Amino acid sequence: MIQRQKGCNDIFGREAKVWKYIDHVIDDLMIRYNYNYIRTPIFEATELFHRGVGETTDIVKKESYDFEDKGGRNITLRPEGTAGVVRAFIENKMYGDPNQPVKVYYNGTMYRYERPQAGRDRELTQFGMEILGSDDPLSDAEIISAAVTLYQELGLKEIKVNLNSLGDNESREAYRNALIDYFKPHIKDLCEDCQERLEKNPLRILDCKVDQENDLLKKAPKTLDYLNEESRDRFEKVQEFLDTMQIEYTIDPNIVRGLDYYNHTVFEIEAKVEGFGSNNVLGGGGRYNGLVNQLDGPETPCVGFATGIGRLAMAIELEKVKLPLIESIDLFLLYVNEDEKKYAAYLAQELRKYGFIVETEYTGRGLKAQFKQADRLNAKFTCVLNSEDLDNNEVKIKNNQTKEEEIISLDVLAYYLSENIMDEEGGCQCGDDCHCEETCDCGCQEGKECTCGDDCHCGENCDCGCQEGKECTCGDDCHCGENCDCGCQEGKECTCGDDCHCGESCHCHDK
RNA sequence: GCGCCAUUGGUGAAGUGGUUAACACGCUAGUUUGUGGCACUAGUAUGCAAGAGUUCGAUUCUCUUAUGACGCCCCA
Repeated sequence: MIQRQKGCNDIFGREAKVWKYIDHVIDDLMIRYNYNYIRTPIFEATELFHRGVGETTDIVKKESYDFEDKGGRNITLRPEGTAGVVRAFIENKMYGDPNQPVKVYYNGTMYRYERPQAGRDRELTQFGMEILGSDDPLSDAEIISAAVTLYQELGLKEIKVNLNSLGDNESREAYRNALIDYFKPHIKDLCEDCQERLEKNPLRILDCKVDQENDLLKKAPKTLDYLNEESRDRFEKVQEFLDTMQIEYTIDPNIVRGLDYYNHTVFEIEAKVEGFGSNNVLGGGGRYNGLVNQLDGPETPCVGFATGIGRLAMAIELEKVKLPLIESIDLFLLYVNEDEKKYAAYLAQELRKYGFIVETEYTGRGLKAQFKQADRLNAKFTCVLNSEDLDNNEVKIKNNQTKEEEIISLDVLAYYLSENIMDEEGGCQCGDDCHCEETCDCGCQEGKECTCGDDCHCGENCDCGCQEGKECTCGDDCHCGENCDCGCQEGKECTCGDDCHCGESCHCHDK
């Protein structure tokens, strides 16, 4: 069997719906902030990243996907989005557009040759936004506010913005030297990694996990003390704008972004989500005033932000945010014989044109199994197409929630559906596409309130203890409780994982 | 680049150096139910990640590789 490549993922099923939803929220947000979508190539000349990101960084030396194409060109799969956007900005002379600053966003895959671990894959999808051509502290604040708003609109509660300023090049250099001078006499007190960091990247020492409790670190010089007046002034302005926008943040002098091109404002946004592993930073960004010029464009101040969609999706799922995903269909058409099947094909086509979500049978299931399938798909209505009825230009339609059946004329089927489905969603105030209960008070379909008795199959949102919750059916020997389907048996050690709750009501622990 | 643990069916998984690899879920068919959800019956891996080795014999032991999970380094 051919397997997918290491550190790559197939996104499908529910996860894909979540990703699509995130994309939708992003697009909507970006319209309101007036950023235009930009789509740049996934591969670029290797030189772009070498010059843009820095020749000596690990990113370029070890972690990039470099290859030579058949024409002998040196190609690199993009490890991040900013370099490509800046290249496009320069190449298409966007700096000449009277409409300044240029505000763009991207959403696509990035590649880094790394050992996968929690929240880190070789292929990752990032959303990012950039403002090119403004040095105004308001643009820094806008980027941060948009990022925070995105997380909020996705339903994440515990969001923390860590903010810092590296200052301009002068301040940055002064600080770097101060750090080296400070740590050098005490080099023996630092961990091995930090001893190496001292020359290579002294700022990262502040971030060290091993030495975190070391007094040396706590008393180390802070970036902010080394900002020159201009840099300090602009940092304060950024904060003022954030305050005005009511964006909460904390100053964290230890935020040091990895790339050389950052100066002035830098920030990271983390989500406090249980089970997120060691990489809990959702996204980050900052100002990069030197990059455009460094890549042969005109001196252009820029600020940007990027966040990983994968981590975002994971955070949303871990937080159990309720999303307005479409998880039901309007109608399932059942049939038995060939004539009825043809009619199903015809009806499905017609009703889909009207905008209904219609499904029918394709695998030769019997009638009983077709009903099951309709339930699996959460069909709101079912139609058993019956030759006799069809000859009379009639169809039997069943409301799959109320179980009420009606025989209606085929001519009014579409009308009937729209009337009845609209009735359910009649109270919705949040716009046409919403089927949710959480984001509005309309009590519409997705919430699927259970009103039924013993035979209910309505699933997660229901407390009736019915089938979906996977009631234990494993028989006499098992006592592992209602929510467990681990198949464990009394007298044997339970080996099931975190999702199983059999520990409490189950006797599986007696070996 | 380094470390640690893992890899059994569509799913959760049990298990052993030796005839037909538990159990449960799911799925399919059938019986019954006025056309589904309940119940019952039957079916559902030529196979235990791949390759090599040890052995009379390996899914079970050893090695290599691949992948997954987590951590280190590093971080976009």
